[in-house]
Amino acid sequence: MVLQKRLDYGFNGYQVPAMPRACRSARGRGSLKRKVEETQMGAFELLATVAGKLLQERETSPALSNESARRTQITVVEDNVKQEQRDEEKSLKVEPCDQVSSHESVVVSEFGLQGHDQNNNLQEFARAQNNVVSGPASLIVNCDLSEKVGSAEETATGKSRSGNTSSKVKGGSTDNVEYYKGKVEGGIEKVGNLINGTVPDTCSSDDPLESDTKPPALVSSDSSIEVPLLREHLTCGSFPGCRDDVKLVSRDDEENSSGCTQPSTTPLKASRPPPHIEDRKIRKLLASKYWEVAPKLEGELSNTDGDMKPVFRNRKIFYTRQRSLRNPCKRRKLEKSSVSTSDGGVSSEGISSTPKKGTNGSTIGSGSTIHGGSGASSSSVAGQESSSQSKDSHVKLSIKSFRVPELFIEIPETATVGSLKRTVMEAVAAILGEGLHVGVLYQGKKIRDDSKTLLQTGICDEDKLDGLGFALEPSPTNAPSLCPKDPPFLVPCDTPQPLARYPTSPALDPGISDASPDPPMINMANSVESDHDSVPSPTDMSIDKNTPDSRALVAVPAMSVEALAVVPLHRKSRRSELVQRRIRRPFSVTEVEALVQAVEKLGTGRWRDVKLRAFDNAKHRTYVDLKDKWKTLVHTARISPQQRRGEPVPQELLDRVLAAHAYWSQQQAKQQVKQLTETCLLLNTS
DNA sequence: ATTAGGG
DNA sequence: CCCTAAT
Repeated sequence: MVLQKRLDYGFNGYQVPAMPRACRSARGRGSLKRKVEETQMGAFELLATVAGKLLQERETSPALSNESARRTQITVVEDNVKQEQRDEEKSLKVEPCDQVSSHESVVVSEFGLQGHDQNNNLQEFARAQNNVVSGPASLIVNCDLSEKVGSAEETATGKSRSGNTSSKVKGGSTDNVEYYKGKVEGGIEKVGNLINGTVPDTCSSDDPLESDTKPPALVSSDSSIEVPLLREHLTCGSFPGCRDDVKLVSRDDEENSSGCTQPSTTPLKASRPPPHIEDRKIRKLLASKYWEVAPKLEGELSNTDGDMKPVFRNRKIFYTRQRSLRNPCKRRKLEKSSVSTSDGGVSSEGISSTPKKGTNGSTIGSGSTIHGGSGASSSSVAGQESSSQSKDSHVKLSIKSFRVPELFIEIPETATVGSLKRTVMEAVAAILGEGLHVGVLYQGKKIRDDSKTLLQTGICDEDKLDGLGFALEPSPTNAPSLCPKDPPFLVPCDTPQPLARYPTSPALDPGISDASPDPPMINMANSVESDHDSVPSPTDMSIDKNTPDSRALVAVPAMSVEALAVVPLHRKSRRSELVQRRIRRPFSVTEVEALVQAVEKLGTGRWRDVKLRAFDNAKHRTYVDLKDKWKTLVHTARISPQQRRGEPVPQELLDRVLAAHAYWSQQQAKQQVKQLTETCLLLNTS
């Protein structure tokens, strides 16, 4: 193709729905920041699972792309009808596509306004499992006053990266993020954010519904809830060693990433990269200001270990929001002119005061977006709830939303909407992927000393919480200069000062395109092993079916930027078109156990049945996967233990593998013989 | 859609 | 895990 005209879109910021996260008592230093950060990560991850995926995959391989695309989609909405849509008028929103996955770490689920009721169950379920309280709109931070500001960051970061965080975050996802695009030219229009239902907390007050909805259990502790594994009784017959009463563990994660159902809304195809993609270039800029402030509201959740009691009502709020349609708000657009400039990353100005609390639920926030008016404000707010007095003296903060830093993308006019979506997604993912960290602003000042406690900084003072704001800022630490990305994609130049981050993003890009949500999953997997099992099968089942919409993503481990950086430019082009390779998800011992059981009973060659019997709930395990796994198990069983890699499989299981394999191979042979014999007989006869 | 195998 | 051929 020849030159294509390119359209540049400047996004002032994406608003990310706040993700409520339950925080455990963190005693460490800096827990506050971290918590916030962690939460965000979760949200981001949703949006951009990609980043995480990238990280994980980058080692592995070149191909990628689809999955991520599937999971998260970006929808382009044109509000105004002008035929020539002006760029300015378009709005994009990020929405999750897949089902919910719950895994350890961070889970984000979307609450769709779309309203499939079925989702509710799922979400609730997920929440219960995760102990997350989530409101679509807000992020809640509960910290010990004694904690130091810095610790939070560390915690969050570490956790997310490692993927093991116990706490989980959920956020609304579907519509969660919406931003409107600003104009490209120097000025950038700000975008309103809205979150689907989330935002409008205003509505929150309705109690009745909410209360019903939420399960009490959720409320309780932060700690994770264990879900009973599902077991099926199998009747065995064939394989000698098999007992009928044997139970198989049923699977695990259904939600996972891989098999995603596509979002109802947008067809996958749309998201797929059109051929031209390569051409498009994206420039992302990070504006200094990141997040917008939003009024907070929500109740907080607390989950402190100690007290569970009061929480309930708050929760209800969350639920309500999900879909309550009441709010028309969902999509309003706001326009703001904000210029983004760069502040350096964080601008304090943005802080808005929140309506502080008030009574719990009622709140406010009608337009979360609202604040934005100011422009690129960095953060938003925190509301708080009473805090100090409680025994623990915890400060509860509800962060309504963060605004994503401005970014620019450039894409050919000939590009498809789907590619635009993907491009934006990638850009978002890139930003998110980079190591953002949370900056804390209080009373107009940026608090840089992470060692101070909230008490020392005054953050525990309820009356002044309004002055508390958080901002996402590029991590100074990582800023790889590389721009591995394909040339086409990034064009760094544009970026204003804020670039600091930029570097990272590029790194992401490569991966990003393909990268997708999966990564997170993977992470989990490791830890998850048990997780699989734990996944509530029964519940799941119902849930899954019912709620296609919601999906959760697991937090992605932070990626090492380095790694990203490493990723080469070259692949990108192809990958964008290629389908992303599924994330690698090693079989857990539990899964192996289930597989062995099923094969003992059903034999080899009936993978479909094996799948149904033992992995019906594990959507990411296809019969082909099971067949392949069996193949590898047989191989593993035959090699010396020293040569085995990965999570060790109990010898006992391997022995069973060999036994079953031998048995069924024999059976198969017999069958063949029999058939041949019969055939011959027939021939002879005739 | 499944199965079987090679890569 | 992916890809394919053959069912």
